[in-house]
Amino acid sequence: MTERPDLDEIDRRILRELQADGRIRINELADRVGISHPNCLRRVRALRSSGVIKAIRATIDERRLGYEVVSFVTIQLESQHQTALGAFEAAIMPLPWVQQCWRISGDADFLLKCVSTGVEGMSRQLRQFAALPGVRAIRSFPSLGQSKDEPLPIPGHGDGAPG
Amino acid sequence: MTERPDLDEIDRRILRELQADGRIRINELADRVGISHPNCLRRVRALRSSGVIKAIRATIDERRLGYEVVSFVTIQLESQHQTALGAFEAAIMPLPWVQQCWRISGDADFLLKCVSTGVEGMSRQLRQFAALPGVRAIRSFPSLGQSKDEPLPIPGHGDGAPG
DNA sequence: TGTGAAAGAAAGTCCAT
DNA sequence: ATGGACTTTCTTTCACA
Repeated sequence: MTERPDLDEIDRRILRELQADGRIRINELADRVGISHPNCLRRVRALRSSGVIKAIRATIDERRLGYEVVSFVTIQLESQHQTALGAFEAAIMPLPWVQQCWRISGDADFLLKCVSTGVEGMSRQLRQFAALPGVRAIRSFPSLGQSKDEPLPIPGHGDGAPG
Repeated sequence: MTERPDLDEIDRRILRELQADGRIRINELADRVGISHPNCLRRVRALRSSGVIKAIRATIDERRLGYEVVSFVTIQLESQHQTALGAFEAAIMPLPWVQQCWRISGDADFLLKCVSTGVEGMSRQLRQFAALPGVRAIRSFPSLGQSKDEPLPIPGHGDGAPG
């Protein structure tokens, strides 16, 4: 929320560690990045309150919770006006099985990540999308599994230039 | 990794809390879910080592790190044989700007989430994908922002049935 | 900023149930 | 599998350099 203009190398190291293990102890973290504990604590707090760190959360195995199907869905609306886009977002907001919604450009207006307990659930969801006002086209991409999930590359050591 | 067949209501509460705040203290967590600290600690460890909790990590604001563009890319290969799919996955594995890769079915074989410092970087990435062997079709969906990002719905109180 | 100290809180261990 | 008591270890703040 607050502004935090420039991150130095220490901050970037902190971010790397926190992406690898969000529950790392402040002491351990301070040792790894090479600063004192109090300073490290201050920096972590600043990074969190400034919004550079959006959140620290557990990610859960969908299947172990009974969600057998993860699917991606692109949605194209009939109109790309703010009101139509906003109305769609408002409509999917209360649906708990829509985990993520991204506004995109290209052949569609939204990309959604959905979870369901089975294929019946998935097709029910697609019908529900189709019933929303202003929806022109729906494309569904059931996931067969995730083959890569890496933290954000953080420039500054040997992480490879981002391009 | 180890098997952990059934989660009880306490476990589900723990998962909810840990999705909301991955750095919550064991004591606080124990209070919230209504069990003792040692028991809570045991459960959290079990959930982590059994793989129900895949990870606890910080998520970082891409823009604050200089990534102005987040884009989704679908890739269709010429062949859907294991060898071709595996080769593609191996090829994108070392690319740090490919943050996620999902195997999908539908009009494409893979859905990628990519980050770059600007539109030039993005088009460079697309050219790089096009140069990979066996790539038939590429579709790019530059993101205009994320409008929803919610934790996995965990059944068991008023979270709404997942369908 | 780093250092060291010191209070307070939490984590981790063991045991009885 | 659980909660209680205990010991050890962290977190957090502060004064000082």
